[in-house]
Amino acid sequence: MNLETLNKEQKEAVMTTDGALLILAGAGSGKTRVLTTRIAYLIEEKQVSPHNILAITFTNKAAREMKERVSNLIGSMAQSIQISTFHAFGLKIVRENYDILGYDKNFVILDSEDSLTVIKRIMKEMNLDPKAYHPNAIKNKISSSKNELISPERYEQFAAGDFEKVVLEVYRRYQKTLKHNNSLDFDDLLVLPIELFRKHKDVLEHYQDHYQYVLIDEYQDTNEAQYILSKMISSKYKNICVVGDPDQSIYSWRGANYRNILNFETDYKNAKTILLEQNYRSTKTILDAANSVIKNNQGRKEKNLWSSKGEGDKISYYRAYDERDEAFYIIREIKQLLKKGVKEQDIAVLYRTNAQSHIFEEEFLKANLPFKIVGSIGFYSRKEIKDLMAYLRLIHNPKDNVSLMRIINVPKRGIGLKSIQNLIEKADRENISMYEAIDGGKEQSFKNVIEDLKKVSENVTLTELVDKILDSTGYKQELESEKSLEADIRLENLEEFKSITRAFEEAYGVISLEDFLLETSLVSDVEEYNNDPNRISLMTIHSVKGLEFDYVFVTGLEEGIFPHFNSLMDSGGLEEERRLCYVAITRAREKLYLLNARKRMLFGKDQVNPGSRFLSEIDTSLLDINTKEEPEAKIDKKDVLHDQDMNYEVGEYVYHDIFGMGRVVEIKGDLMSIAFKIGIKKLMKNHKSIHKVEE
DNA sequence: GAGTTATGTTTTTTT
DNA sequence: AACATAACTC
Repeated sequence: MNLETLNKEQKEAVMTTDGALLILAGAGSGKTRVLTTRIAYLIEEKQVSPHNILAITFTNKAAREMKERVSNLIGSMAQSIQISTFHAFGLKIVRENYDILGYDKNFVILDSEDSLTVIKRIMKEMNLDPKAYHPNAIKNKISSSKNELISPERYEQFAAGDFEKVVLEVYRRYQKTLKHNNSLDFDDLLVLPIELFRKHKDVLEHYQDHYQYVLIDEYQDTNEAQYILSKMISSKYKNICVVGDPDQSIYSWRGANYRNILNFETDYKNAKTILLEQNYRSTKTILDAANSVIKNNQGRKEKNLWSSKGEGDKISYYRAYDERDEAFYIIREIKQLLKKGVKEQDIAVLYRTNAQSHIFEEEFLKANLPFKIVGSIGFYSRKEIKDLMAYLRLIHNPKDNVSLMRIINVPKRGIGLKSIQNLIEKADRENISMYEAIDGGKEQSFKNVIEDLKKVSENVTLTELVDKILDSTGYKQELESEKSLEADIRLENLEEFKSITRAFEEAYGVISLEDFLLETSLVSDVEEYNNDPNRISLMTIHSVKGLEFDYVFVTGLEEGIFPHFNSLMDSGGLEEERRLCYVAITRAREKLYLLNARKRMLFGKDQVNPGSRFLSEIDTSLLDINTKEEPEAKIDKKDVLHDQDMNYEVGEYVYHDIFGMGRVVEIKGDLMSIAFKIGIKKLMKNHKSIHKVEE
């Protein structure tokens, strides 16, 4: 096997196959290459059976890519390696042990939207005011408890406050409801395997013997449950290799604890650590910018990431007038790049929040630029697709009350809240599912339709079943008669859904409803089934982790957007935003563009945001600043701290700590319009202050 | 029970 | 601005 193209550290990381190994891999240091080569090395040089290897990634996309790359190295043997996300791996274990865990074989998986629905319903049942107790907050609390392996029983021991007491009771009922519906949520996919392993040592040992070599990618983003799970699986053979970069830990809100990676050496005795510090991806300029940003984080392990590439272009910074101008600028730049022969797939536009994608979508469409939105509102979370999935799930698992309630009156069957309430009560009283509780009334005809479909499902392919559902429920007909653009899009999406089921059928031969439902339950994106490569990628920074592009536009670099408002309060949050910024910058190979807007529509209102503090952390010598000469910002006198002297006059020069030097061009009551020159040079602590200057 | 209007809320990020 | 929920008619 040829390892000559690897550098010394990479080679060592590949060849250190036994024992605990920590690979601290800086951004762009060839981490995936090392991982895939290592897997190939295990199989080809160390004669490890592909069946005995478990490789865990963080996203489906990463898993797919790793599989493909290993496949390129060793061919079809790659198919036998368990390469998946933690959640998919957990699902596999649950599927193989559902009976011990006390579930029926036909369990279904709820996505977060479904979970929220369940929680809302429980809260209603408990007469809780959703304004006093935010359903989402409760859901997050329950989810993080589960990820920290805190059961309701344990939660009870420290639930002291009012809110916590509420959470406790909702948590209890939520767990009961899920079990009763024969359904699991995402978190259960981690919690249940651990429970299983704790109670059944023999089962654990079976999996330990099965997965003798364990590799975990993005280890800095593991949460407690994932940490425990990895530890359990690998504790017999102790061949665990983890890869990560503490500076790229961006999932603390999901319970990720980057101490897991910092503690690895004390945690696993005799662990070996290898540092990958040579960056093969980015130009020196880009790397300098990334380093100068991340070094502002306290208490991090200093590392010495260096690039073998040349200086490259300067980083373009553009401060746009508003979010539309920001989009225009990007479009102009992209058109020039395309003219120069750059391929669409080598360009990415990144943003902090999904909400920002709207304007890009709109303007890219108008400008005729081919793009794809990666992640975001996934295909499977569209209403019509969720409806259809609910039909499929109910057919598969009649205990699934969540799905039943979703579709019992879709399309309209004249079944209202009252009837549903009756069903809930009856089901509760007799301890049966709502579906079973249906006996007569308008609901009966719904039940008949489902019963009929259930029979049909035994004899037809999945795609035919979908057709039959859309037909016999009247779903398709309702949309067709609507004759609106929206309905047409929904119909198109349903057609698209059928092309997915067809693709599944081609790939697997005949696919059962069960396999299909579980296969798709962890995927939010349809991406993998129709990925037209010739497109510009638009995505959040979270989704871009692990990817790289020649040309990267990082947008919305404004205080409040990036770093996000919700993180401004605590230093931990801010540091995570900074790591996010580090991730964004290090995605770029050739050229980086940084953008922000002076004015941006937020919650329906215009807001003026100062430039992001992260910008000021980059040395201006790395930047090529392009800002319109006469940008105007409206400043509300009431909103700024300023000199005692309130009497500003048109034509006066002022200094704003964010926007820098400017000239007052108009005063209307408390609103002052100020034309600023370029304003990113000096960002100061006190963000909201202006004062007069002599000129 | 369904449809319309008024009111309030949301947006951080994902499996 | 877009969306969800609540309140209000028919």
